[in-house]
Amino acid sequence: MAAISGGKTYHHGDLRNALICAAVDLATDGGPERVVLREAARRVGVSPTAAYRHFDGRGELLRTVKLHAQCRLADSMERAAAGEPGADDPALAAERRLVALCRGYVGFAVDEPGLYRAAFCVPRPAEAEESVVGRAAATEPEIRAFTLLREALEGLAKVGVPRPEGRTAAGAAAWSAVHGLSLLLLDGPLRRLPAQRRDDVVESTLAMVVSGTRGL
Amino acid sequence: MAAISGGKTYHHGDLRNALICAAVDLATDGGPERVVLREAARRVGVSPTAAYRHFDGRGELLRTVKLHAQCRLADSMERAAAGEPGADDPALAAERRLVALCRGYVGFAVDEPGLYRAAFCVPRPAEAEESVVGRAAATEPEIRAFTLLREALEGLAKVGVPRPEGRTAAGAAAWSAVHGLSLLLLDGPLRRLPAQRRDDVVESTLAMVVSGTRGL
DNA sequence: TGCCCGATGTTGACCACATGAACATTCCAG
DNA sequence: CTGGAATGTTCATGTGGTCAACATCGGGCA
Repeated sequence: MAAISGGKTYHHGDLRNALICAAVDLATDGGPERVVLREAARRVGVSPTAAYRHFDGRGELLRTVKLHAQCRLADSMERAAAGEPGADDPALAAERRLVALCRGYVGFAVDEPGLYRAAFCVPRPAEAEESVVGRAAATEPEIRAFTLLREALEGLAKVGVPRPEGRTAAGAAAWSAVHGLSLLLLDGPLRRLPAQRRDDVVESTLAMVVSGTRGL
Repeated sequence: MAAISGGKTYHHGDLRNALICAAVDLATDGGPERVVLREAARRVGVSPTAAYRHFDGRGELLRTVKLHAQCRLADSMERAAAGEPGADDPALAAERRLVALCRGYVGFAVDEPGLYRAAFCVPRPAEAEESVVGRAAATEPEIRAFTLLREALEGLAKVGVPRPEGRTAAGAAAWSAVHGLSLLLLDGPLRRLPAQRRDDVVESTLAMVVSGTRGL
């Protein structure tokens, strides 16, 4: 139960969640590298080591933030796609959906750079392995953002556009484009692009995606 | 003059360079976050603070490594393009060159993940501004990798493929695709892809780029 | 020739973090 | 009620970045 009373008790009551929120805040303005255990604890008003009762360490806290960020990204994509008007031509509708999803993707990256970077931050050294070494590498759940793109491309496929063999590859290609574009816009050389030109670049890239995945 | 003699003297003689090499080594296996001032100094056999005689701090050391990595990336692209056979049809030749450059790009990312990540690492907080605030933001030299892609696309344009207006945008789009692909392959969900499938994805993405930038 | 200053390194110190061990406080099930 | 499991706290250690004060070297000028 969430602590309603303001009175501080020895036991926080919902520390894990509170820490996650604080960590998400940190990531939101500052990206994954600013997700610092001590700072999160400080913000929640608790000693640094308290976090270890709920997380394996900074690594796990960060991984949690990462998951959260991935969800938010997918949400943004779905929101963008939901706002898209349908079309009589199913092929056109499918194409529009794909473009809308991509726009939602890049839009999220631009609006929430910190979270976006967190969504793709790379696990620290050696902490990459979570379970037993001998076991098959834990099959991580497919990121929803990718699922959305893939399904959109399958939607196009049903209408006969891309050939089935290349569908997954087409998804990866489309994802590559929006992901790369996002990062170039955030940290890369397209960073300082004025908003006008930025939109141009985004549109060009989306055009490349729709026309370029046609033949796959 | 490089210190030939093994005898350690109080003055190193070429510390700046030695530190850069050590830092590059660190980045090479471990990425930018492992570029640690103290460790670099340790490897060179010098006290940590000695580095401050040659660099503003870790930030500048890292920035130097970043530049180095960008050069290596461009080198890889040029090497790949150089190995490409010409073609009678100039349009075909131009297209081949573009694809070769892209292959060189992704190839470098896959072969040298640490360096590749270093080439695009984002400057730390607040250290982003190097000079006076009032001055126009220092116009960074265009990254050679991008120049190569842009020129390749201009090569295609001369042959009449993309329309001139979109040329820069086309370059950005192409770059986005290879950059995103590289990162997805390195850290992202395409990380554990078997080599076979990886090549498929690369080829699909390149196909998307060449066919998708045609209309820009 | 010899000395002095500036460039280059070194020591020591401080602060922020991650993390582990040992100890304290609660809370709840039996 | 009461004792152990949960949950926090304090203390301690190790790594890294960075600064100030001090040491050393090497070359140019009197």
